Amino acid sequence: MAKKVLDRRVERTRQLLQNALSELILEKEYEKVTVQDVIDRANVGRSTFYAHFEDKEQLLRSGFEPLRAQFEDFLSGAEFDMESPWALSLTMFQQVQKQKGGYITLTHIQKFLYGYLLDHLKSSLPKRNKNIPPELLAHYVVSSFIALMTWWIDNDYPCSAEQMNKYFRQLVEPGTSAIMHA
Amino acid sequence: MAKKVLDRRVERTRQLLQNALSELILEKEYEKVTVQDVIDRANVGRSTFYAHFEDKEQLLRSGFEPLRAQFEDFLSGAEFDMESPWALSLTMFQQVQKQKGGYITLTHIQKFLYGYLLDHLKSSLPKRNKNIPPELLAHYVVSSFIALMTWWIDNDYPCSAEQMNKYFRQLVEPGTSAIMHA
DNA sequence: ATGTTTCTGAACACTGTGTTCGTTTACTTA
DNA sequence: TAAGTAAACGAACACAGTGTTCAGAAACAT
Repeated sequence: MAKKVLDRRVERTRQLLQNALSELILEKEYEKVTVQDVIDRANVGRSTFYAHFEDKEQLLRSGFEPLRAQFEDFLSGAEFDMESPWALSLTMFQQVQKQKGGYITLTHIQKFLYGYLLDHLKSSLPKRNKNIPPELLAHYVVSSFIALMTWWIDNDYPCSAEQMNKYFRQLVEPGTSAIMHA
Repeated sequence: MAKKVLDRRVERTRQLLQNALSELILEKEYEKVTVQDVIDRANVGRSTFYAHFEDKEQLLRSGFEPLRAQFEDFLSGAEFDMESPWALSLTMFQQVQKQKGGYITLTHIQKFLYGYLLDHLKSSLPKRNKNIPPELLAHYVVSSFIALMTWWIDNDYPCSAEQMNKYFRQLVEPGTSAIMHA
């Protein structure tokens, strides 16, 4: 069994680094943020950074953890039916909105959410369909969802999570249900 | 008037560099391809590279030029009607398929096509709509298109351009027309 | 054949990465 | 609260990649 309580310093350092990265991502694109930038902003020694994370990417990934946990929670507490894709998307919109101002950024979502959603959707879709390849359908649905999420965050949450979910469903459901049962 | 005929050496060098980059992109992700990799593959001196292009990004952009020209051609020779989004997408699928094995890669499309398509679509869409923000609609349509294009190329063109366009239309049209005239 | 343009290749300064290690600081718990 | 442990610090280092410069060689147009 793993040690549950971390040293305060560890907690503190990791949070400083995550916050620093998230701040910097809002100021310039992720690719242009250097490890040097992050440790300067966080006021943390260079060697300390590398004691906690292999690289910038892993630091970013660690910040995605809370949202990933929410995602897993949702999945474990629900069986699949026709409504569940829209319930899942609503949950995602709401979780993102709830932590607005927290350290989850668009970069986190764009880099890590796709994989989780795709895996889930592929496994809950019929394996074969004469009208469209199921992997294409799954890819389309997830990409559309992330496209809407991207617009929403890029434009600084111009409407509610519920409204966004409505848009998502109105745009995507007609085409997908039509092509699946054509 | 600009000089029309370029020195053979210039033509040769630029093409070597474009081809080298496109080859390398197929072997590893664009971000991990270095200028060093490119000039080694192209057998071109370091200073020659920088005599032609400011950086890797500009070399990539130069490779997108032919597709961009096709795009502009299409636009100049057509007025807008209800069919034109699907005609445009069909043209794009066909152009990409035609140059399969050429030097336009998925990276080119993902990095440069979005902007062009979005500008075009936004200007040919009603400015106001009570059901959905027009910019969201445009963003969704373009993102979906690029999502399908991405799947198509990633999976090495598993079906025809015409078939892809059919999928695109079947998936996207029902939702968009429904939400616009609801 | 000549004058011009381009390519070459080596050198250089610079920025960023990731590691190492001896020292200092802060935390835990007995 | 003192002692022992764990973490943070920071300076140094090797390395990889960027972008520039310039003198000389090669290829080009006419």
